Amino acid sequence: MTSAPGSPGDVLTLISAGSATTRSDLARLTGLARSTISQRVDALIERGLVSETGSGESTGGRPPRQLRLHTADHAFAGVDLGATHCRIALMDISGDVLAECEDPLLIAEGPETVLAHVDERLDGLLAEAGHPRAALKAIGMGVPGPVEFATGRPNNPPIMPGWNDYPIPEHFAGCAVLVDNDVNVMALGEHRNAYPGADHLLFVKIGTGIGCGIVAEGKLHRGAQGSAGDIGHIRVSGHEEAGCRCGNSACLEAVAGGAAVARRLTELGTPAESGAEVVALVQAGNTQALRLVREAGRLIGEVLAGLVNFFNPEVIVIGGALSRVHEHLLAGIKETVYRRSLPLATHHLSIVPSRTGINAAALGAGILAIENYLSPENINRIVNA
Amino acid sequence: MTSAPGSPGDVLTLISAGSATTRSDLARLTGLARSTISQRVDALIERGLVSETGSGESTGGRPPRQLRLHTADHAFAGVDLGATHCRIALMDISGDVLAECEDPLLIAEGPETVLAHVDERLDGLLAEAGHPRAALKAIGMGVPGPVEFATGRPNNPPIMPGWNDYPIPEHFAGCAVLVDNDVNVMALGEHRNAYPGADHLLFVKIGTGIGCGIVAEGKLHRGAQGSAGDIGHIRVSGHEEAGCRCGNSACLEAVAGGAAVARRLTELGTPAESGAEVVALVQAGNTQALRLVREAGRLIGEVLAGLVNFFNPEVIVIGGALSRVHEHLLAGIKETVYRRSLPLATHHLSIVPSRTGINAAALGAGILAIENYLSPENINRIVNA
DNA sequence: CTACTTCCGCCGATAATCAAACAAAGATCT
DNA sequence: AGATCTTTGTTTGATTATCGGCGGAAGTAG
Repeated sequence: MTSAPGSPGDVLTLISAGSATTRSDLARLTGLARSTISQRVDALIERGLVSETGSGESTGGRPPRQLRLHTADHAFAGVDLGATHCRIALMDISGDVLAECEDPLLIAEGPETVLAHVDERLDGLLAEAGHPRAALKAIGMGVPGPVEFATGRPNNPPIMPGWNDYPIPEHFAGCAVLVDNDVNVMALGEHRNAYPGADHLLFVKIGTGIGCGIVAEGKLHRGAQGSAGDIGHIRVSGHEEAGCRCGNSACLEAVAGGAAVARRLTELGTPAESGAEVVALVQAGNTQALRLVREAGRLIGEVLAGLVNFFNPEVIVIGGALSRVHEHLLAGIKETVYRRSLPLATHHLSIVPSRTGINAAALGAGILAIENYLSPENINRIVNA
Repeated sequence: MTSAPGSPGDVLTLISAGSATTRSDLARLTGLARSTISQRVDALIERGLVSETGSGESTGGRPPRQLRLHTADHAFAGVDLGATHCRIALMDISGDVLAECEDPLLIAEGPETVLAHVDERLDGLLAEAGHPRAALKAIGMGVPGPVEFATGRPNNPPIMPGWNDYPIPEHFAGCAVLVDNDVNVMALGEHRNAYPGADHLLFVKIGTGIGCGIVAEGKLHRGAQGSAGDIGHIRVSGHEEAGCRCGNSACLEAVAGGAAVARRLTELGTPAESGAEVVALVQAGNTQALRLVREAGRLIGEVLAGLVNFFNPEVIVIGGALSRVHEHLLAGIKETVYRRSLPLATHHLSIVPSRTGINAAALGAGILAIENYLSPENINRIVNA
């Protein structure tokens, strides 16, 4: 055959995606002979990548043996490094969480300190899950700043002093390390877990700052310099007075980020220090906080309306700290987007709160690691070794 | 081998892209044995897809025989339908223009009339180039409105009365027809002709309206509903008074499009009816027109600055009627983009005028047709037939 | 003119894939 | 319950694709 989509890696991809759970499925989907598929599957089983899990339902004949990813013997880590925290999820190859942990950790302490902490926690989680260190096949990591994805080096990150150009993967020997911006891994996690069928998705994180992860054709769009999605410094109209830390004025982040809302609330007589405190006030029923959050939603919506026209996504997911009061935030966002975007683009557009919640980044980072390990090229390499 | 990138279609893709011009090149690039490559190339030659064109330079031994796409026996058409014109380029398989034509033609006359006209012109061009009708393998078409690309049906196009949901491909029997938005095909043409190495490119067309074609990872991004790139209705700050035909106000198109500039110029006492007249005034040295064009550039730049932060392109190409005075337009655009976008995103960003000029759309449409024909799947189908 | 290099086609050996026969395991019919 | 049917999975010999080496072709370098 010519464009045969049937290498061992492709077979495993189909199993992994859930598109095929039996040998017959695989034969049908790939167009290869049943015997060839059996041989491929045997190779994958021998390598410990696939296992048989009993029989399925008969459809009138012999019941097929079910195939699944072999969850033992492999472990993957998703690491979420924030400005002040570190969350790690240890996952098996199918993406289920085996163990997780969360600590306060200042990223400003620099790469050596922080990564040593991560390493220690990884050992703990592996022990907890009963895996030897060698079982850890890949690590995904989300960091709060721009990263050159190909090399895993932070690229002039504003809030990660000491990390610029630091080669993070070299800190972990013997296992692949994928480093990306935190919003990107959140977008990936949300897409894979909640909207796997959507071709184009935006994940908007509204915390202290505002960022956006872009999934185009099912893959992360990182842009030419890996800085795509940095929507926090897009200009919004009518707020020329708001100065931003980036040096410009009227940036989205400077008028609708968690810090900005807290500041405006303070100016109006209700003291608030951070986005978290704003959330608490809203949850306590403070109408002024509520009004400001809704107004922030409108401003974010103004920017998103433009991006909807430009990018035409299928789903926009709202996440981050402020999304914990998403009813009010979403109301403002939707109101503006549906008013300012073109009908063709909004007709099938969903704007929804994040489903993966607080662990979005760690889970997404783990998925990044798993998908890298399960890529056809890597699997073919393993099987042929 | 396992993930063998070496089907006949892939081999042809390498030849077509200019990545390989000899059998040795192909063997090196694909990793296949020289004998296998020879066999593949023979099959392609036999099918009339590739031809040998003399010997190349020797590097110390026998000189390699050069391989090229076989330009005879195949013809492709790129059709550019505008509101009031029809341009067609007849191209060979390598993208060279064999014949072209241009007529005034009102798209509002409806699909039957317009497509009959196209068909007639196609016969004329084929005759001019000495090709039988059967040589026409595929037609690419750019139209001034949104299109459902998969089916070639216009999707509620505002300025194409009678075309909504009309199945354009069915009008041309026996040959593949690819229909897309005009800005998309312009972006494709500019990318392939002038910036083939750029991963991410935006083509901004500034005419009566304003639109944008998006190339992401070398491929057109059309969005969920095929409406991506519709940036003409993104809001710009400080122009709430400007009403737009879309029903909103302060749309980019309503303040910086060719029609808008002409209107403002008229208000200032210099009568102008269209973008073309504005261009003429600028070229004649009218300082008021010049100032307004530059101001339009600033407004466009404001929107583009946001898109640069979001999408992080490598190249932004400015085309369309108003770009004929691109010095002034570009000055305004660059000024604002470099001021309002993040340094990381602008560091390696080029903002340049279109190189393909008036024929951008027809050429891009032809490339769309050729690439569809040269897709590995299609070539494998042909070779295995 | 003679070595040396590179390119290319031929050909037997090797490896991948297939199709068909066969065995297994359950459903269905009588 | 037993025979038959249906679907799954394995085995096997045949077919096909690919490889790697050999030799001729067509140049360069000394």
